[in-house]
Amino acid sequence: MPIIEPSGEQKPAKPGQRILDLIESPEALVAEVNGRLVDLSYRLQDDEEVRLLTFETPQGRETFWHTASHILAQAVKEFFPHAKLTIGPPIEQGFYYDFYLGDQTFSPEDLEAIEAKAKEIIQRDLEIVREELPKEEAIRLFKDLNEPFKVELLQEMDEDVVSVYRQGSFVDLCRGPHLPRTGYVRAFKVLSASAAYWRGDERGPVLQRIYGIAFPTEEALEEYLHRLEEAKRRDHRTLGKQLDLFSFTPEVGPGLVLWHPRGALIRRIIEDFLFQEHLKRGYQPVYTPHVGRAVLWQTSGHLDFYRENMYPSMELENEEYFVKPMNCPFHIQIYKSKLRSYRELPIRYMEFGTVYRFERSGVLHGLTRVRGFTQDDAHIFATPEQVEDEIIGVIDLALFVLKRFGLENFEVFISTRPEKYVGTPEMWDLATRALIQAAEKSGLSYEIEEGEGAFYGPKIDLTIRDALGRPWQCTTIQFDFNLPEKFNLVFRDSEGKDRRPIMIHRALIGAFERFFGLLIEHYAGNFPLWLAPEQVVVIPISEKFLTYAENVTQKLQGAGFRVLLDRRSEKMGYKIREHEMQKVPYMLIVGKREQESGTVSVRKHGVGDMGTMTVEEFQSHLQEELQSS
RNA sequence: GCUGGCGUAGCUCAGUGGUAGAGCAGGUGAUUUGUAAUCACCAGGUCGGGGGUUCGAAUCCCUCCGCCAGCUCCA
Repeated sequence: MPIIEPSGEQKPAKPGQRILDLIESPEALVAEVNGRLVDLSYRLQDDEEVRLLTFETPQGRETFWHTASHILAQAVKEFFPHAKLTIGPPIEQGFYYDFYLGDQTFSPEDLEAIEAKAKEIIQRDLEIVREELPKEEAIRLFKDLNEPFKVELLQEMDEDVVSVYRQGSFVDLCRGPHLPRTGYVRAFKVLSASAAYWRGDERGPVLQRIYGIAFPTEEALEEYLHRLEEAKRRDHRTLGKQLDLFSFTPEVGPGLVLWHPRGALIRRIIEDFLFQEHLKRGYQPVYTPHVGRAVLWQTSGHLDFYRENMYPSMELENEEYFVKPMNCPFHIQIYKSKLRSYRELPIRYMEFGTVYRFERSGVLHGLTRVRGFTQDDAHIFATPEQVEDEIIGVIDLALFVLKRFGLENFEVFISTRPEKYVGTPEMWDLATRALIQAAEKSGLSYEIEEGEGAFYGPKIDLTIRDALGRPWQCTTIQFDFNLPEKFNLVFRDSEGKDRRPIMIHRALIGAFERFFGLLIEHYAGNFPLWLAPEQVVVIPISEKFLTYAENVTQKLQGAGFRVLLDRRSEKMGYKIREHEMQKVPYMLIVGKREQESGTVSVRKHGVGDMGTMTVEEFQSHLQEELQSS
């Protein structure tokens, strides 16, 4: 029964020994014994297989951060003895701990003091001890400690025996496992504080949450903070201002985007690209209004199920109208405009449809969560037999489109039937099978989210990972068994009978606003040549070369490139700096030498001087770059 | 919506009860430039809006609006 160190070295072990006493490596944080996570202080029994886990493993990190959250809690209790403990789990990046403080909150100074105290607790290098005790005894313990939230948690547990962890005078109800000593945490930082609700319930007590991060080395913390800086540098809200892409104004209203010329141009390029690809694949463009009568939304069910997300009604000539939160009812009206034959199916209506949804003020966020946005929406009406091929087609198009933007890392989720649903189980099975089949045939690995589908149909979502590995929810393909029923959609089949078509909602990039936000951060504002609002800036060294510069500019413009001539009487270095900061892909510097030899001096953004070439050579260089992207 | 923080020139920010500031951007003029900032001058503000306290408010209090972090929500 050997123990294998993270270094690969094997150590003999006997029953009754503590894992901690057998290993030398300080990297081991926690152990997996016969598939169960245990503290390193665990005493071995017969025939147990031990795997040591380091910070490089998810379990190791979770344990590490979980212990860090206990250290945080201890620090808070030492400063604020009246603070009530609630829960403090590890999260994807770090950990948090929620405290009940009554009306009190943590000030920035409090947080600094708490962080200092936490570091002190780490210095004390306290032993962390696991203790198991009967539930009733634990309840008494936490009652004595005046920790009502812990008591509440305990009372709801089914287990007869529970565990607590002690470090110094601090004790917390916890399943564990934990690190052996507080000193294992070498780098510790309090990140932020905010409010949270007890058990996530808005009506429940308001808790104060402190977020933190911790690492086994100072270097890892530095690196993490550096990554945060990088993410901040890429923030689309900052870059949107710097690059003059879009804005919001209080006068127009929160969550309502103003696309400035440079942003609008990029959007238009994306629209054109999407439009052409959709045409190639048999989609038919349609246009529909922004408002519709109440009866439409009554029939669709939106007034019953979605009203709190809709802008309020407008009244005109005694008729109620609503601004559309979705495009589907309109596309359905077009479908219904005449009797449909099975020969026409599948019908694929596409529209860059602008919708308005009332989002609670606190959830708005830059371009990623807005109140008015334009979806690359389409609705497919198909026979049950066609459904699988249609889904495959949509996935194929989605992957093709996303790849064009350099997005190739996805997570795929298939959401299945919830408890409350419309349609028949047979329809759900057919649709869910089609989604699974299509995902498999498309070579996608996926996760099933049991019961997470909307009441009207199962769906498949793609979560995109950007260049920094952050997730974005964009693509969604969604069955709808509800609306065809509500609007009584039919097609005439080959036997002359009316049958119900299956309806599929789908959006690939989701919404232009959110996708633009994603792209800005993904590219860090350095748009590839095909998307850049200005592809080339021509910089004459002095006014003497303006005519030649105009020549060059016109030639490139004539070839279809987006070119700007910087005629200002500034020094070349000044102009270069400015256009570098505006992240223009190419600058052409022209002066005496270039004029005489009929060339341009090429400077590539982020790279620098590429030497001189003729305008024709530069053009083919651009062409090549466009082709390869 | 909730909790906390914030709101000063187009932008980034300084100013904590006593005469509203800086840098950049903008305008005008000079300069004619060789790979990331030429110089001078000028203009620019109901200090987010409203109300209050005070001899006096950017500064303190109330309220509304907006932004930020998080929670909740995300048909």
